Amino acid sequence: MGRWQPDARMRLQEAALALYSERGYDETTVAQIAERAGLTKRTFFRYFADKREVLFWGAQFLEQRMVAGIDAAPASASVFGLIGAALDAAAVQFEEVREFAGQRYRIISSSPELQERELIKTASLATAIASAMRKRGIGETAADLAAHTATTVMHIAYTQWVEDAEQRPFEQIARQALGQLRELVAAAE
Amino acid sequence: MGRWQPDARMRLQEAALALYSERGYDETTVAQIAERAGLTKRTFFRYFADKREVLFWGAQFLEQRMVAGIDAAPASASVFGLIGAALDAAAVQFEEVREFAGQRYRIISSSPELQERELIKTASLATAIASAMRKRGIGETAADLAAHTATTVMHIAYTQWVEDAEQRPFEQIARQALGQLRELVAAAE
DNA sequence: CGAGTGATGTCACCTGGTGTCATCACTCTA
DNA sequence: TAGAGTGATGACACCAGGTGACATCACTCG
Repeated sequence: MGRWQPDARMRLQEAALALYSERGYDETTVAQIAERAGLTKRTFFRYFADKREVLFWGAQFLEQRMVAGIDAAPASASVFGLIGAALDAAAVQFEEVREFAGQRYRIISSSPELQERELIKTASLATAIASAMRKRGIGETAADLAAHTATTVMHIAYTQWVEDAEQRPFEQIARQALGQLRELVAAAE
Repeated sequence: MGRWQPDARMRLQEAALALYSERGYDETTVAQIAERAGLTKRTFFRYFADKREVLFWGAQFLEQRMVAGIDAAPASASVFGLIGAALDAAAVQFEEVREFAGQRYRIISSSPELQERELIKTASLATAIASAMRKRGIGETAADLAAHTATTVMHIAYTQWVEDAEQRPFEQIARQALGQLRELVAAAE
């Protein structure tokens, strides 16, 4: 056991999630979060760069997994197949945190500021995916397009997933969306 | 002639663009922008919701044009064709402001905060496009996918356009990117 | 001429975020 | 075992973004 209460970061995350849910993101001050976690405002900012970032711890794991999914795909896989591999990897991550996904989703949906942060995380994810695709010899523009397509489908599927009445698995919803995109583009006159 | 110096909004925009370029976004305070425009900080915030928004005046026109482009497309147009129509409309807007495009692009590229704002503007644009597509009877998910595809291609083409050594028109670059996406998806095994 | 009116200024205030130094509980070494 | 680190935290002052409330002032209109 350490000299201080351990898990300061996790306590701050839990306090933030609770307060953002209870009284709203805008109405919650960092000082309140810190107090609930038994710490001070200054310490909050030692763990998280800003008031938003506390909700996005974990984005790094998603990125790692999706990139790993692409790296692990068979050499014969098409670009479209790589998008599918990345989405399958995302599915694993999402199912693991399904418990908090809804609450977190509602908080983010309620605040433009948080949506901005989510979007830039997604963009950075797309950059990482594009880089993984280029490593497999895919051209610059094609890699960018494929990466953005992957995150777009992921996002659309995620939205449907957290609100899905039938609680279908993410993987199934994502595969369906991807199939729809394929038809849509193939149907070009 | 009015009682006050007219064009307060435009003066604030010019002052902001100049200062952000000269000394950087983070190093510029709102008070400095206001002073350069002959106004006060309080007045700045009467015209723009925050320090970032001053760079995004005009996003509304782009949205209007792209939606109008979709509305004006022939009834026979495929979903993919509608994406092309929206991109053509964007091309008109971009060529009109080519003069400032590079400067603005460099400022935004230099600041994560501004990139976040750009991303949410793009997302809201995608929402408007999706809505225009649904008005033509296209299904929910297909409309979302098509709208995001349109803004993704627009963004990728825009990036290439502002840095294009040959100064090719936006329309040409966008059409090329769209063609590449088509091939990429068609080549799925 | 006097009552609006609308854009601006003034001022006080809150909160997010940061730099700096103190503190304090524990570890390690002589 | 004393005393020198060390690393997480607290305390405090400060700046800038952002807002509410009220004053001002130039002009318009009846």
